[in-house]
Amino acid sequence: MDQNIHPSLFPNSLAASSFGPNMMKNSLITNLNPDAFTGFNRGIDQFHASYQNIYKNDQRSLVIVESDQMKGKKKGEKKIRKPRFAFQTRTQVDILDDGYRWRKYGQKAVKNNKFARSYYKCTHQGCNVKKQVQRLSRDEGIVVTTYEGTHSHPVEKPSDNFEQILNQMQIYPSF
DNA sequence: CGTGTTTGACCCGCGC
DNA sequence: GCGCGGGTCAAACACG
Repeated sequence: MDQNIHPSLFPNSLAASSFGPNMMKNSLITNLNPDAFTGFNRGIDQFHASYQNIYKNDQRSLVIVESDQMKGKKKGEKKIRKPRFAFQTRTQVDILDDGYRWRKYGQKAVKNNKFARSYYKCTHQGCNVKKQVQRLSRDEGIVVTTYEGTHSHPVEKPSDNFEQILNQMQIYPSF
């Protein structure tokens, strides 16, 4: 995975409703694989210039965007894999507060990785947003948080202030 | 008692 | 078909 930074391609509104405001606040927005975006990038040109201004110097984390792939069926019906976004964050804590409440529903060992991956679902009734949290084996300082789906409801926790989030994070001078 | 986690079993798609 | 890897279920468990 090469880490070219493409700060321009990101469906801002979708991201905000997926991640929650806190995650948006603390992330450099990049796209590791722009080509994987096809079939998805319809509204991407809506990207906020303001976000670039805010985050272009932020070295704390970045975002991977996965392609949305058609996935198999359930009894003849087709169900589509929603696009997924991943935050890659340098931090020592595994659970980053993104303002939503999550219930852990699984944990799996990841091959070539000594750390397990955890699976979470949004606990809000009827909301099907999921996320995975995984620490890189290659670089233990990095936690990857992958979001899938869009919240159908407002944030349940009032968003933390910036200081509070900074306190949770171990900031490294160089990235 | 309500809420969230742990953990092995299970499912499913895919490559061989 | 079989095994593997990723993803999910759910019963048991932990804890306020």
